[in-house]
Amino acid sequence: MTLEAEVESSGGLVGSTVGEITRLIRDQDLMPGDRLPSEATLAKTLQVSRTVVREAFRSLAAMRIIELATGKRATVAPIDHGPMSLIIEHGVHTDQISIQQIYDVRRTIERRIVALAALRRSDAEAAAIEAEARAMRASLSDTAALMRHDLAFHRALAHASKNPVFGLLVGAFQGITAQTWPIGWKSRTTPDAREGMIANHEKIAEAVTAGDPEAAVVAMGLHFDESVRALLSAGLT
Amino acid sequence: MTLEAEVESSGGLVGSTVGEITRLIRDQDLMPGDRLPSEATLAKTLQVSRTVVREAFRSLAAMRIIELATGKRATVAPIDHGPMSLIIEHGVHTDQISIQQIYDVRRTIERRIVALAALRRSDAEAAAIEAEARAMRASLSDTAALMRHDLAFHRALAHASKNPVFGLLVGAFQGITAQTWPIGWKSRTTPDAREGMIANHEKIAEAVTAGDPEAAVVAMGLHFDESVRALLSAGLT
DNA sequence: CAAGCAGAACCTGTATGACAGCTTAAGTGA
DNA sequence: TCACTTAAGCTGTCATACAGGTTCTGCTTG
Repeated sequence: MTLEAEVESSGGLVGSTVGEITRLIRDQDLMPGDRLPSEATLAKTLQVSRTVVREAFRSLAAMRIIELATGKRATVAPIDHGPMSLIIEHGVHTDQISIQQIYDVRRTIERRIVALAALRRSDAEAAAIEAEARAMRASLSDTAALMRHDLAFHRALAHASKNPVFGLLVGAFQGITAQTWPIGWKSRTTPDAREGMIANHEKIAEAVTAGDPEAAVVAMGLHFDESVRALLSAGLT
Repeated sequence: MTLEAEVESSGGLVGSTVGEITRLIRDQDLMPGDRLPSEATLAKTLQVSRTVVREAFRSLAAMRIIELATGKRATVAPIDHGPMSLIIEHGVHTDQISIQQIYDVRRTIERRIVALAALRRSDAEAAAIEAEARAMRASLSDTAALMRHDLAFHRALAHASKNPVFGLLVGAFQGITAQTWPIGWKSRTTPDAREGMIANHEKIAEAVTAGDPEAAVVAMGLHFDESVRALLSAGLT
């Protein structure tokens, strides 16, 4: 059975209504921002109660396939990493995924991202990446700000890769990363360790700005090696 | 604003109820299979109507964070790639993601997967991988079966990598892959091209069985190079 | 005639009540 | 003690109601 068929058949009326709505989006080639029929219209068309249509809408809204807003009609949504982030956080909190496994995947993905970024970045993107690295150094004493700039640094790289799927995945991992980042930071007890972590980011930024994918990949690899070491030394499995 | 806070605050009562329920899962350390309070109980506890609780449940069920079933209480769900698959399919159908971009990400991920699989596979897993490769050759004339075994081959590799996040991502991409696979197959018009595609899979399987990560990575890279070539020659952007 | 404004029509968010059908737990009887 | 029956609990769907936000229409005014 295909995935869609599974979703459609299971869950009864709501599930099949979800299928009908997604089919409607696809068949009519609706693009992000386009409006869907009203709940009442769909209820009449599909011969179900408004309750069922609403629950189907909620399901699609949870995956950010559509967007809901009071008074307005539902619209097709631009792709968003929010739901993926929640799914992964759930996997970690229920011990189905370990932080180390997350980092191995991130390392794999971000090494590719940084290579693409080095090849494709615009000057403005290079500047944005460097700016985040500088902001990190400037925030050495403000942990919260430091983390924010660290995350933004990686997002900026993903953006410069010009492949939105990488942006999606980086975003998907940032939810759980934000929850574990302080652990790694606390485990870097010496000024040297903390300085080195900042320096790693600067090296990555330099390589991207220089348009040197090999150097960028190496620097990103070292960055993750160091990060995993820090997390392990903090006792994370 | 954090991701969770965003989800909680937006969407009004339902959004905040989703937040309350996820907090409940986390605070009580509920594991997959554990039962949640009934809709009525939650409605009373959180001081909202059953309608709101139901819509919150639907939202969580859409992300497969919980599972719903008639008559039974909602349970915490094991992590599943279904929602991610739908999200990505939506991104492709609305022209926010191209197939080529998907393949670049898959290539990146699966080259790592195959390296891990070569290092970590059990004998049973190696046998399963080889079996799918053989099944592909046996299905040369049955396109549907051939595709099924191709997808299963890649799932088996992800499983052998012993990192569930890779399994999650491979699953997330298989929905859209299944929809575009026939395009690539049709573009392989000569028997040689089709034979070569099968042979690529066999080479990957051999390297994994031999425990040779370098050879496995190279073979997987060639497989994706060839696949992307096939898709491009079919006119896919 | 154009621009802005007011009101009507439409739409969503939430609540309540009802009932069918399924599941679980309690209790009963052998 | 165990199997069975029954009652209680739970979910799925429907209908209805209404508050409050949005959109469109048409009118008023400059």
